[in-house]
Parts: sequence; C-alpha cells; structure tokens
Amino acid sequence: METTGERVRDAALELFAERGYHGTGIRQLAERAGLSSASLYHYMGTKEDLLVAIMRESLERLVGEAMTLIAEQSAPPQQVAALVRMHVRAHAERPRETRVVDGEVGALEAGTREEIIGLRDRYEQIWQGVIDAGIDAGEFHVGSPSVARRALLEMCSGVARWYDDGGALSLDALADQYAEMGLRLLVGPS
Amino acid sequence: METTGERVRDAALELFAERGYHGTGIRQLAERAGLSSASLYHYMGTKEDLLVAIMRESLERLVGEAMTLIAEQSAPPQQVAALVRMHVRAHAERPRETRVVDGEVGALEAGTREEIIGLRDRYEQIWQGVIDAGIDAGEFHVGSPSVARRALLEMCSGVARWYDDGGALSLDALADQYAEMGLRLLVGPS
DNA sequence: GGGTTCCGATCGATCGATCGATCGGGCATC
DNA sequence: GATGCCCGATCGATCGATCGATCGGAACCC
Repeated sequence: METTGERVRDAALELFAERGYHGTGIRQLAERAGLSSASLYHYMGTKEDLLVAIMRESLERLVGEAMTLIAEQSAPPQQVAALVRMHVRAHAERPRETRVVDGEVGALEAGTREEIIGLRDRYEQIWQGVIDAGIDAGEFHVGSPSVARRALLEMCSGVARWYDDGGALSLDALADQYAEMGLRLLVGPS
Repeated sequence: METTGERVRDAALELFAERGYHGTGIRQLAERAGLSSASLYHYMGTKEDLLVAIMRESLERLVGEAMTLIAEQSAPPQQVAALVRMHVRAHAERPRETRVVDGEVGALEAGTREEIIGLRDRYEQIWQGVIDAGIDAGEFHVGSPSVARRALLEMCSGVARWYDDGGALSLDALADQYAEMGLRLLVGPS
C-alpha cells in the first residue's frame, strides 16, 4: 500500500518531468496526488524541497551503485562496461527521474544547487577515475580524458530522452549496445 | 546597428537559456531588452511566438548546413565526420540557442510542437541516412542503427551543456576529438 | 517655410488569472 | 479532549497581456 507522501512524490516526479518544474503548479500537483492544494503542505515542505528530494535521492543512488560496481571489477574496460550498463539501465527504467535531475538544476536556489552539483560531481569523478586508470594502463586512447568522460556520459544520459519501454528494443540489448559503443569510444581502433 | 526587435530576440534567448521558458517572466524580458513590458508587444507576438521563432530558425539552419555538407562528400565516413564537426561547433558556439531548442520543446503548445518536432525529425533523418549508407557499404558495424544515431546525436548535443569558450580546449580540437569518437563508435574494432 | 496631419515607438496603469503558501476550523480515530 | 488528516477560504505577489495616452519626427499641403 502506497502512502500519501509517496503519492505526492510520484505526482511531482511525473509533472516535473512532463511540464518542467516552473511549468508545474501547486494545484496541478494536488490534483494529480488526489488532494487539495492545502493538504499538500501536510506532506511536503516547499515546492522546491520536493524537487531537491527527488534529485538527491536519484543522485545518491547512482553514486552508491557506481561505487559498488567498480569495487566488483578491477580492470578499467570491465569497470567502464559495468558503469555504462548501470547508467543506461537507470536512465531507461526511470526516465522521468533522470530527466528532472539532468534538466532542472537551473531551477534550484543557489544553496541547494551547490549541494546537488556537488553530488553530481562526485558521480562524474567516479567515471573520470576509471577512464584515467584505463589510459594509464594503456587500454584507452583518447584526446582529452575529460572530454571523453563528458561525451560518454551525455551519450548514456540521452537514453532518458528517447527510450520507450513498449518499443521493440529490450533493456538488455540496449545496455549491451551502449557498453560496446562506450568501449569503442575509449579504446579506439585496434 | 542592432534593431530593437533583435535586442528582444537576444534577451529572450539569454533568459530562456538561463532560467527556462516558464522561469522567465515578461517583465524580466523587458528589462533585459531595455523596454517596458508594454513596448515589448510592439516587437513580438506572444511569449510563445518568441520561443517558436528561436527554435525554428536554429533548426532550419542545422538542416540547411547538414544538407550542404553531405552533398560535398560522398563516402559515409567523411559525411559523418563532417556532420559531427558541424553539429559540435554549432552547440559549442551557440550553446544557449541549442539548449533552448533541445530543452524547451515540452513548453510548446500542441500545434507548434508538431511543427518543431517535424523539423527536428528532418534533421535526424539526414544523420540516419548517412549512417544507414555506411552500414550498407560495410564501413559501419552497429547493433541497432537507430540506437547508434541517437547515441551519436545525444553525445554531440551534450557539448552545449558543458563547453566553455574561455577554457583551454579550442573549438577545432573539440570538433576533431568528437569526429574521432563518432567514427570509432560506428566503425568498431578493425 | 509654416502649419497640419499622421504614425511608429513608448509607457504607466491596469486587466483577469494564477502563482506558492498560510490559516483556522471540520471531522474523524483513539 | 487530543491527535492526525484534510479542506475552503484567502493571502500578497506575480503572471501574460492589453488599454488609452503621449511623444517626436516624417510627410504632406498651401
């Protein structure tokens, strides 16, 4: 059984993803959650608190999963493949959540924006570390390592903007192809 | 000498990119353009007309440049490299414009959204045609051609979200590395 | 040239609607 | 009667957009 607080969270997730944070009104949010706009405030702080909670939870989850994955593999190619698979799956399975995280950072107030960007940076540093290790080991060959990291991450995050559950492409096949493309991008012609 | 209409356009471009379409008010727009909010309407239709004009112009430019480029080259690898270079340059040189085009489609009303999405689809079809031709010629090897197209485009569009003019990386070096990565992604190990 | 007309450009004031948020009280359950 | 849950009413602020009015200069007539 779903609590009312969770229903509010889910409604916010849907609406922020569909119409954007600034494009979503408190009254729409209340209607979607099955409450009056006044009752809404029994379950949440401000509208921005709702946005921050969504972003924080999503990013902390990504950081946690990334750290687990790279601890399970020691060779950079396998680590990158695992990171790509996880990141692509997350963006394909929870596209609304990840679109909000990626697209609404500019809607945050200065203070909370810092915190969220800090979390995002931590996640990206995990990727950077694995890429750098692969370069040091002579397995990856790229122009600029940080450009490669950004290109790789943007490519994978883009999945949230187009992948369709109901489509012909399975999650596994999608993750496979992305892992292959990601490695090609880093390894280069052999 | 810049016309007032152009000043309004540029102000809208800046603000839509900074705070989002729904996050930008008519009065902020007027202040940035150096007019009263009433005078604004002497130079524009509705706020949405402004957004549509920005998107249409940007997309028509991309379509035009893409068609020119693929007419100048006949081999798919060179065509892809040229497309990637152009797309990356456009997103690095005009990040605000391209971020608005990519990120505010959801803010459009149903009618105009169809038109803009149609334009975007035309552009993406040009890329798909080149990729498919390369596969037919045996030069590219990918799992799903449409997934490859999306991965490639998302990777290149991402440049608008992080590239910094003042940074150490030159536009040419950036375009070079992306062309290299794009081809690796499509060609695979040789 | 002087007088008149006209129009593009601009603004202060204001419209109705909606924004995010708050308050006090009703209605249960314990 | 205390606690948790909920809502109608309402707050001040701001939203996008429009109004009538003003101003300066170009265009025209005599």
